Amino acid sequence: MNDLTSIVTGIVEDNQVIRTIIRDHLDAENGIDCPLAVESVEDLLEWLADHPTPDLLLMDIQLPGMSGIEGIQILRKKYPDIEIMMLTVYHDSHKIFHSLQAGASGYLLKHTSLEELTEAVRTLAAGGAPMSPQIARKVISHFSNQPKNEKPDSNLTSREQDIVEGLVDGLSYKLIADRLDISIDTVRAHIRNIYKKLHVNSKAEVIAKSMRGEI
Amino acid sequence: MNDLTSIVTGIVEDNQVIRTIIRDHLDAENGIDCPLAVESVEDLLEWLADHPTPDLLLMDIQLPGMSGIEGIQILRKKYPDIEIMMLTVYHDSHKIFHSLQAGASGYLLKHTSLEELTEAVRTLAAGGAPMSPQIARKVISHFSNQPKNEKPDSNLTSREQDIVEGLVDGLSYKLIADRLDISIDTVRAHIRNIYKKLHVNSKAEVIAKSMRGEI
DNA sequence: ATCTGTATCACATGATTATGCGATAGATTT
DNA sequence: AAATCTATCGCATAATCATGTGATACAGAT
Repeated sequence: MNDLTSIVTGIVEDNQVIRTIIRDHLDAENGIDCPLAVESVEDLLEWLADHPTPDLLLMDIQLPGMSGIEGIQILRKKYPDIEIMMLTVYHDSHKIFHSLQAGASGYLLKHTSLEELTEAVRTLAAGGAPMSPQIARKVISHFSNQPKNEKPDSNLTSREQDIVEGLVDGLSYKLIADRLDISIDTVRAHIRNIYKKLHVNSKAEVIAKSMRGEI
Repeated sequence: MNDLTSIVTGIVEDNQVIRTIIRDHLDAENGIDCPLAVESVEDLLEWLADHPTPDLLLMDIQLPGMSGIEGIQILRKKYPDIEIMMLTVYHDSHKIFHSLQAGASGYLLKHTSLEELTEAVRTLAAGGAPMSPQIARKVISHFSNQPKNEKPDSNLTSREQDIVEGLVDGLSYKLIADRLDISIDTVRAHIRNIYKKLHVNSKAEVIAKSMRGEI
């Protein structure tokens, strides 16, 4: 974020009316600036070349010239810090899936109200992923079909695996204790047992083993 | 849905206080019934055996006996029409993914307000997938295999990479110093720089990052 | 009925790690 | 020539970790 008070956004949308309405609305909003409103990815790249990089972009999929999805891929490489939110009429799984895979962090439908849009901008800036529940449902359903990765039988109990997860997430004993709502001494006790079972004697080894899929 | 006016829900949660609060709140809500509130998957299955099937279930992950995730898998087979929403303290990716893969359609954190919970129940009953934006973000980032195919772009010097190798091998500072034939204080100095460059502050995070291919 | 494993907690101590504030010296860039 | 980056080293201190030696409680297995 460019400063502590303003989220700098941009919009890429070929419909001039929609573009202007959204831009004006965001610009009027407290803590949101929208200095960028263009009708194509090409224009966007030109603009980015000699302006400060915005925090996030609203982008249509269907655009004159390069498509929004192609645009995402280019942006991810050249400006990896820009958050991208799709704002489109398409609600089919393929478009959603490709957008997210390309690197979009949010997906809204155009019938979203301006208030919800503002909310989504703030959510995205805060590290969330704005999505309507219907979109979320489609995303999730893709998930459940995915092949499940088999786990090589670990002799670890499920509680011990909770601990290992905490370690892999880089947490201290204290934070693991907080997460699991147990005392730090209990965490120690579990870790001692884990070390015995895995024949290691440091967090580092457990993490490495775990990430190699050996747990 | 059992009739046109009421969403029939159930809750599986081992903490009696939380269970009762949520159950009472939902039950008091217009258009929502919550006749089912048990503390384990085992009790749930027993209840389901001689009661009408509810529309949706709120379920904890950490439960006495069978875990919530195991519970989902069983429910999906025996009662495929029940929508399942996880309600848990865990916000780590593993738990989220396993839940969704097992067949949950929503994932909320326990700090969610009762109002939001009610809203989520309605959303789920309407075919949506309730998820907090932070959870959504994790789901989405799992989707995007963007960071994989790109160059890791390690800003680390080759000496710093030597150090990282040592860390990944589970070595202590002392052993890394021995291996590289430098003093332990030099190891410290390098590690300090590595932490700055990677924006982390523990061995554990460096190892995890490295093994994820992000270095 | 006893044993074994799991999960929980406590106290203690030495080892290791994280971090701050230095410093020197060569190589590269500007 | 000055500035920057890299690699090296030192000292100090607080936090975290590894480990030992306990204990209680419950559940399942023998």
